[in-house]
Amino acid sequence: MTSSPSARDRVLNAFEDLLINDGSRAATLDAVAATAGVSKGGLLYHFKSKEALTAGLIARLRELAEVDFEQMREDPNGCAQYYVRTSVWDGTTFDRVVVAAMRLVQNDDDTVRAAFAEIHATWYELILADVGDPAVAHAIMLIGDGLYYSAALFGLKSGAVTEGATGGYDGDVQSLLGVVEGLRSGARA
Amino acid sequence: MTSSPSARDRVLNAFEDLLINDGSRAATLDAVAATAGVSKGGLLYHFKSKEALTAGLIARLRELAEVDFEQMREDPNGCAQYYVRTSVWDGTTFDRVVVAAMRLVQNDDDTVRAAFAEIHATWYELILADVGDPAVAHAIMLIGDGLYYSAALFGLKSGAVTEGATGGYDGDVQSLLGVVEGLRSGARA
DNA sequence: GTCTATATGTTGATAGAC
DNA sequence: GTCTATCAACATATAGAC
Repeated sequence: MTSSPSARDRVLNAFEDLLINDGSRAATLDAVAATAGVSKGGLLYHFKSKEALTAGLIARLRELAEVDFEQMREDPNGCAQYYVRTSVWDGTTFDRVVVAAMRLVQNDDDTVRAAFAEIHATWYELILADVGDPAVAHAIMLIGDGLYYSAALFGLKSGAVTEGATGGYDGDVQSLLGVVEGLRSGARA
Repeated sequence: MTSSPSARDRVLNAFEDLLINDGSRAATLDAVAATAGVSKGGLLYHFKSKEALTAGLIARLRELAEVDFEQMREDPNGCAQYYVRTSVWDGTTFDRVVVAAMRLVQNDDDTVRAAFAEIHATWYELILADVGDPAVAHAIMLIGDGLYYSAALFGLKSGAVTEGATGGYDGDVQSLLGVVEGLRSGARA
């Protein structure tokens, strides 16, 4: 059995929850503490400031991104397919940090922005190595980004993370993956 | 000569500026008033509350979206090309409202989200009518969205709206438009 | 490690003078 | 129409008890 999460992890999870469901404005120290089931003082023992809390989330983001890179490299269908396929909201641990961190990009210091920029750079390298052509790699990357951002901005309504809701105008993912595969094979031909 | 903007419009412009450059957290009534060159009381005469200020921005967004739809319909290169081409940050009046409003999506009430959902629905209709195939239309739409969101999240650093900066991993737009055209002609064939 | 105060600064909004 | 107070609510952070 998996051990129950430490208080520190519970705080981080609560921070994620509030960011995803209610936005950065609602993710106050008070609210995070209450959601995590600790007092504000207790929270501030683990994270000395809100900036430190953000840093904690970014650290988790970077860790899970490394895992994602590894899975992406090993995917039998190729990095391009992997990127688009995993860009639809699935409620995975990685999905959660990414969307949570995305909510912080505008407000806080540029550390969040920098982390995303680095992660995106690696994703692009992997896709480019898969498809060969820079323009096609760029297009495929943007399709994945569009999926992610649309889901983050419109799909997840407040209250609960409704699984599978990825925005209004998206059809099935399968046919979209078909388009991506067409792009890839066209580029490699 | 164009008449100088009314105080009401100056307030709205200041609101946009702060949202684009410094994020929603920095766009306080105090900051908006100072940027617009009026007092807080003066601001609150034109917009009775911050909610009303947001509503004012959304109204402007909807107006300019209608203009955009018209230009999109009339574009000789087709709606798909138009959508992707105009999705790169250019500092136009429309670019500004879109990015500014995007910053408000998470925090405030769902009116912003609803406005974006409606506008996106119309864009999708126009692109679908252009390219024929739903999956391809979806893919092209996502490419444009990816461009817009990436620019909004990473490209525009705080301090000033650096023109042409649309994120790290994007090559030239021209080759991207080539990929889009390939998708379109492939779908219509 | 976790809690209860408490201090300090911001933010949105009101009242009323000019 | 625009301004200057002024207020209540809230957010971050500290101090110190348990």
